[in-house]
Formats: sequence, C-alpha cells, structure tokens
Amino acid sequence: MQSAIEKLDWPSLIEAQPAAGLIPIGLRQQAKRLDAQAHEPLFRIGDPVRCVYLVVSGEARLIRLARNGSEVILQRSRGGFLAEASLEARSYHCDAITTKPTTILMLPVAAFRAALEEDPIFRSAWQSQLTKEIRKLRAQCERLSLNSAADRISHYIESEGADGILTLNQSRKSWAAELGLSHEALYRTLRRMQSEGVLDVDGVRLATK
Amino acid sequence: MQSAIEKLDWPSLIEAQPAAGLIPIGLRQQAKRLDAQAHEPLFRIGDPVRCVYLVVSGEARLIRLARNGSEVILQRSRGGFLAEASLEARSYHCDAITTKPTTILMLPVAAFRAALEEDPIFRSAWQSQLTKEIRKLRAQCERLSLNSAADRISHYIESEGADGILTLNQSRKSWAAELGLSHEALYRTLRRMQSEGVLDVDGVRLATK
DNA sequence: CGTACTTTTGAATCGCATCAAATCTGGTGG
DNA sequence: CCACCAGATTTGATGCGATTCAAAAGTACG
Repeated sequence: MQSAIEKLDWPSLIEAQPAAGLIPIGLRQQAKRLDAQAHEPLFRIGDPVRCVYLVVSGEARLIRLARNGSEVILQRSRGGFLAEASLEARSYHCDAITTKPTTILMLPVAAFRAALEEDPIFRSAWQSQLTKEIRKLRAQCERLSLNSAADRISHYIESEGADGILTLNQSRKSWAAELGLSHEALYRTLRRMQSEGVLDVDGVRLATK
Repeated sequence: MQSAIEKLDWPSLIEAQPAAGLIPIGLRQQAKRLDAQAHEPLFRIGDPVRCVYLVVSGEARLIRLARNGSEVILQRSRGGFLAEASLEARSYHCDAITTKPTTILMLPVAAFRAALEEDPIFRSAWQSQLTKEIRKLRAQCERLSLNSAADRISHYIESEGADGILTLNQSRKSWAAELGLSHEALYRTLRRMQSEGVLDVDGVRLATK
C-alpha cells in the first residue's frame, strides 16, 4: 500500500475530470495530487477533515460498516467530488477507500471555503454538485424502499442507464451491495428476469424490454 | 380542499421557523404565505418549478408512487425547506403534500437564485441546508440497507433521537413507511424488542437499552 | 354517536439471506 | 507458457423474517 503525491498537470487533469476545471486559480495552487492504489484508505471515521477530495480517475467509495459486519456503500464516485458533506464537518462520519488505482485531487478545506466565497462560478458549480447528489440519494432511497430484487434492478437501469439500457461499470457482486441485495439474489434474479423476457443481459450491457 | 394566501407577519414567521429569518429583505418582499389544510397537494410530478417551499409549521412530504401503488416517502419536512433540489430543475420529480394543517412560505425561484448570488449569509445558510440534507439522506440509505426490522428501528432511534431516546412525532403506521416496512412488521417488531428487553416503549417515547 | 383511521393480532405464503460448494476468471510469479 | 491464487460467478438447499390478506379492537374527531 503506497501512494504518491506528484506535481500537477492541470490540462490533463481537466481533460480527465472536467470538474477540476472549475477550481479557481488560488485554490489550484493549494491542491495536492494523490495517486492511490486499489483498496487504499483515503480517510477513516473520526479523522479530522483537512481536505475535500475530488476523484479525477479511477473509483473511490464512501462506506460504513453495519454492526453485523456487512459493508454499506454510501457513495461511489467515478469522477467528481467525494463526501461533499465533509466540508461542513469537523471529522469524517464514514470511511473512504479506493477500489482500483485512482487519481485524486486534495483541496484544503479552508482554502476551499474561501474560494466558494470569492468565486461565483465555482460557488454555483458547487451548489449544483450538492443538488445533484441530493437527487441521486433520493433515487437510491426510493430504490432501497422497493422490496423485490427485480424492482430494484429495473429501477437502477431506469435511473442510472439511458433509454432503458445500462452498461454496468462494476462487478455484479459489488452492484449487489449497492442494490442492498446478496450477490446470490442478484445473480438469480438477473437470470430469472432474462428467462422471463423482462431483461436482456449481454455481458455488461443490460436492457429492459 | 382550500388554501389561503395571506399577509405576512415576519416576526411570528421567524419565531415559528428560524430559517425564515435568513431570507434577505428583497426576497421577503416576493414571498407568499400559504396556509394549507391537511392532505393538500402542493405540487405534482411534472409541474413547472415556480417557487421554493419553506415549511413554517405543520408537515409536508415529498413522495413518489411505486409501480405497485405503494407510496415512498422521499422527504418529511416539519420545518425548513422542502424539495431543495427543485431549485435546479425545470419541473418537479416528485409529488408534495401536506399531512396536517401547514403554513408555508413560497419563494419565487428567480428571486431566490438572485438572493443567493447577492447575499453571502443567505448563501452560506443554503449550502449548509443542502449539506445537512445530504447527510440525512445518507443516513436514510444506510438504514434502508439494513435488512432486519429491528436493526432499522434501532438505527432510526440512534440517528434521529438523542442519547438513545426518541420521541416519535408521527403515527407508527407512517413511521413504518419511512422505515420501508409494513406497519404490521413494525408493530410486531416493537413488541418483540420490548419483550426481549432491547427497547423501552412508552407511548411516543422510545428508548434503546 | 358514527365514521375514518390507527393499532393490534392471526395465519399463510413467498422471497431473500445464508451457508456450502463448484466453476470460472484475470492476474502473478516461477 | 504454465501453475497458482484470489476473487467473481454460479448453482443448490434450507430457514427465517417480512409481506400479504383478514379481521377485531381501540381512538380521534366532527
């Protein structure tokens, strides 16, 4: 488990993750780049909040452990900010880990708050970001309120895919966790839906019919 | 089903709902007060977004109907803003209804956006509001990811109550819906937890032991 | 006092979690 | 290139807990 903080090349960062382009110059100068390996912890519950994390490439997750030991996925970022709510907290309320080799920008909170005050464009982008996250979380709540596996799968395809077609960008096992299902239930339900003609499964491509 | 739009008395509004005090003067002049009865719709899916809603007293809910006809509660506001994400949307993605006689402030979106641009204090309060909502929604997602009724109940008491003590401010039946359970399951599980000595139930007062 | 709604209990059913185990897959090192 | 390993995928069997349907009792309110 090693990570490297390297020199920043903004044009390539912005190409990889457009949100980086919204960061004002003053804040950019304080940014640190972190190249993390897979399964590397970024922070843990209780750690003091020092930075806001922006995922440039790869994937990072916000997770919490249930008392029975199972892992709940609270956010999965494949680009964009992670743990937005930490900006207003003293310490973290969740753990954050990478799931694959991941490039991250770390933005010190004090400078981040100052930039929000000073830069109207950045501020507006941040508000949009928060709003989008709220909408995403509501969709997730709605999905988890459905109590059949098939309904959750259909809901996910409808809300995360386009025109009823979803290209799965994670393993099915980890998708199962995101759906709040055991992986066995997901496998079986996918098969059943396909045999019933409700779903078209072709590798990572899923389409409702 | 009737509702009344009346003259505004800001001191009393602010006393009932402190968030109203953060609204800048310019925006206050555009606010409309709505006194709604119980079970009155505020807006419906697809309606164009004209106003941001601030619940002053009473209760309003954001709901969506699942395909099987059951009602999913996406937000329950007993004071504070409702449907924050609507500020960035053309039309509503959910229905909103009151559940009891409710006083509401309606703030036109254009003036609301302008006030956010101009007033740093209001803006900061709004960002805090969005952030709080994100944290609340993550807690709700975490809760819905637990698959036993007892775990969801404990989680709710821990996260919504204080020091393991919760004073329930809604009917148990509607609490069941918020927990993603059938009301029968909730009743039975409460009884079982009490008989097992895990929970202390006394009317609307619930305490974990 | 009647009506609508919540609370409560019962019984039957079904779907998902769980435990177990086999197979498949991609990546690593010899 | 092949052996090997960890993790993902798949299938099977079992049990539990939640849903569902039904109905009775309690409660609030006009």
